[in-house]
Amino acid sequence: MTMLAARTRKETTHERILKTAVRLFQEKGVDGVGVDEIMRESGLTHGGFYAHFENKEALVEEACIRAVDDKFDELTDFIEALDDDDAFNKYARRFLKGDPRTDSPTCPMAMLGPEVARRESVQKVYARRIRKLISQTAAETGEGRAQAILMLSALVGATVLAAQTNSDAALAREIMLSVRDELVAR
Amino acid sequence: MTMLAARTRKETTHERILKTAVRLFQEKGVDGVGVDEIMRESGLTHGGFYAHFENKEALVEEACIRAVDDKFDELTDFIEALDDDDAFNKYARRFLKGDPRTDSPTCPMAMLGPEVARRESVQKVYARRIRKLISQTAAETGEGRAQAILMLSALVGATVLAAQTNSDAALAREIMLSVRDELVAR
DNA sequence: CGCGGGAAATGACGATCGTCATATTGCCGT
DNA sequence: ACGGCAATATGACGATCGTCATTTCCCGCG
Repeated sequence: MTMLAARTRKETTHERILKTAVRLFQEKGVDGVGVDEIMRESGLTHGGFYAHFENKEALVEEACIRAVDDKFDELTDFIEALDDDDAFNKYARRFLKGDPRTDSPTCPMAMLGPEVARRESVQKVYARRIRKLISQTAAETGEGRAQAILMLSALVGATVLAAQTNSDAALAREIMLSVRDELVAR
Repeated sequence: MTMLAARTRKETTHERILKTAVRLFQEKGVDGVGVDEIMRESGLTHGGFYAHFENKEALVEEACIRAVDDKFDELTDFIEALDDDDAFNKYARRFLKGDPRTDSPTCPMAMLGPEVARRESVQKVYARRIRKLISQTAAETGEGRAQAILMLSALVGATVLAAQTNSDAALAREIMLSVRDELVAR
């Protein structure tokens, strides 16, 4: 069980670094945080990094993909637990919900958008996830595919707009609420 | 007229640097491009930069604001020239249109969103511009304010989603077209 | 209980980048 | 044409950052 235990230990640390990166990249941007800060925030020192990732770019790609997978799983788990008429309202509410602690947006499509757009290999994964989100939303709401795309676009756009108007709290809040209510009212 | 001429010349260069920065920041990200590259692309050398801006951060803030002002002016000029029933269709089409050369998105709300979100002083300007865009859209479409917010959110969100699914050209295109058509059909 | 090996820590190197002091250029009025 | 001054160029310094070679630590095994 040596090898297995070792692999488990290594994977635990790998996971810890990755989770830190997912958070910090969304907060400060990919170039706004260095390897040493990521390792320090993971309770490690900078040198050990290269035992877990080939280089920083590999971590960036893995973190972008992990972020969107987490969001997708969160929404899927959530929506499957719903079966009432108000499901989409709650879905939208969940989508727009920020980090419970910081209340900052946790939607990678919004916070990592430009970074994803500059990395073709990451784009391919995002395209698959977004395709799944579209069909899931269409199925869940009973609307057509185009309407589902509109809904997702509005949710992502509202997150982006609210994040960049955060110093005008009333406006940021109005954007979130208006989009949610208009989408539910359809 | 010495002073005036001098100021004109200096302002011309300032403007050239700023325009380069607006483009490069959207393409490569704020931290993805250095002062020297901005100056080189402006036909200058790196050292002269500090005669025009206090530091790089000052340029970043000015460029973010210029980007959103340009977009706002573009849309305002465009919408004022319209008076037919199809106005909003064209409005949405214009909003979603990329750079004629590169076909990449030119919406600063989408491409600079996270950078704006990290700078409170820039956020304040964005909040004002977005407020104006909302009332303008509401007035132009004859819809309510909440509906205008939904429309703008959807346009921004579609730009973000299309940019990050660009390697799946069919999907990116479908997102753009679906949002436009759904918004027009309302 | 010590030993081996994988994981993490240390420390350093090279490149990049923001910044600025200084030198040079080129445009203006006299 | 020339002199002065603003605008730009040159070159360098310090800090930060990604990377990696080397050393140290810690865990599970014999």
